[in-house]
Amino acid sequence: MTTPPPGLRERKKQATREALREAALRLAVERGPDQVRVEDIAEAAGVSPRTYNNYFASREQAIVAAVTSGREARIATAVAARPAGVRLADAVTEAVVEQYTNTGEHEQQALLLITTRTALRDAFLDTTADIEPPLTAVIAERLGDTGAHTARVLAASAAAAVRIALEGWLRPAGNPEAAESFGAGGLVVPSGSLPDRLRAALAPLAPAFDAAERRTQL
Amino acid sequence: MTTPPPGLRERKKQATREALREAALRLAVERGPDQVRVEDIAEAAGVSPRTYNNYFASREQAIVAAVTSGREARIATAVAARPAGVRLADAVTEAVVEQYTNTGEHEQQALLLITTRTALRDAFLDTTADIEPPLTAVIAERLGDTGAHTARVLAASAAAAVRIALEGWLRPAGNPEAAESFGAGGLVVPSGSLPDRLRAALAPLAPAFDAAERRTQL
DNA sequence: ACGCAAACTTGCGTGCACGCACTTTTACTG
DNA sequence: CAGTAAAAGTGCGTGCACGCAAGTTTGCGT
Repeated sequence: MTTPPPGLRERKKQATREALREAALRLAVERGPDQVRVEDIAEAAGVSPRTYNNYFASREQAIVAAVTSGREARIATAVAARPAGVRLADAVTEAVVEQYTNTGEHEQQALLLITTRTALRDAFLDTTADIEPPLTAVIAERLGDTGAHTARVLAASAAAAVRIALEGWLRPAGNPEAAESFGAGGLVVPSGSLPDRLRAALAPLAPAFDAAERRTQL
Repeated sequence: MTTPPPGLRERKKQATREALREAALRLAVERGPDQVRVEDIAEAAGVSPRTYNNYFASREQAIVAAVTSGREARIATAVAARPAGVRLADAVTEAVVEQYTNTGEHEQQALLLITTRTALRDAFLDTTADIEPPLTAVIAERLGDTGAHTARVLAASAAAAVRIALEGWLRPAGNPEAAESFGAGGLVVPSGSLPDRLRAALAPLAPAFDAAERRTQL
């Protein structure tokens, strides 16, 4: 495709980005997330605070990015890698599960941190939106040009489902927020590991994926 | 259900909320959206700036709320109002179309304003998330307790679809952003009125709604 | 009618996001 | 090997979001 050579400019940019991510995470772990100002992160990475905001739009994004960096691209690649024979719904589901189960030591620690602050939790959940564009691209590829529109909707729905799964997963056990939205029947199933939750959240969308896929094969 | 009498406290709160909304919209129309500070809105509504932020989390929300206020509730009610015989997918789609076609004079003017600033546009698009909880509730009601989980995913997906429809709809014609995400085949259909776009965006989800609905009828 | 507890408002202080104008660095061309 | 244009970094200034710790109002029980 389009990878001439990456050029010094781009490499420096990525280096700065990574420096900011790592500095943010390290400082947050060391002192606790509330004792880290943007100024500190910028200084630790050797750039000005203003430059920090050229890379990340909020204080939380850098910390969260240390966990989620590149996940969107990996999910898209994983979907594209599945043989064309398998159901699109399965390809997407498994790609998602696979990438979110990527539990490196670094990430486990960071996730623990993230659960402790709602601002971080929210920033983390917002990253699910990042998977939408690449997902749209790979889905569109399978559906053909007529399904470009559909691809967009399916990708957004999948992203929404993932968000829901994550939301439930990293909900701290302690809060009595579960019985909030329903008047009477409080028989909800609170359980499940992350892969289970992801699969369960994506399952209801499978018929939509199937229908879209079927439409292209006619 | 639960409407004892609303009480003075609550009525005052709503009054303040509405005062802020109206003040925000009026000032934005009068002077242009960039010439309105939170301080101005608060003053015009007779509260402190700090109180403004107890009601709205951003400067844009008040302006946008002047257009979207109560839409979530109306959509939910509209869905619940459809006879139990019609397809759930249709009920949701028509309820959404109905409520977004609510084109009062006030709103038309405000929408025009909103398109002129991306910050406003984004805030407006973010309000689609508000329909998710009420939609979850009415869908869950139709699906029964076993489908609570599914209801959540379907509601979120519908909200995402609506967002996509709106995004495309109020995209200013002038920007060459359309050919961005696709490498080669730039044959996209740019067209459509808002109801068309909404229906088109929700259509791919219909199979998922059908499947969920079918599952409860077994 | 009284008084208390909970809810709402407000002022203050802090850190943050970002537009703008300017300097420094990188890339490309003759 | 310039010279130049584009891009990234930076300092400054402004308005904003929000925690906190008062003050003020509303609701309710007795």
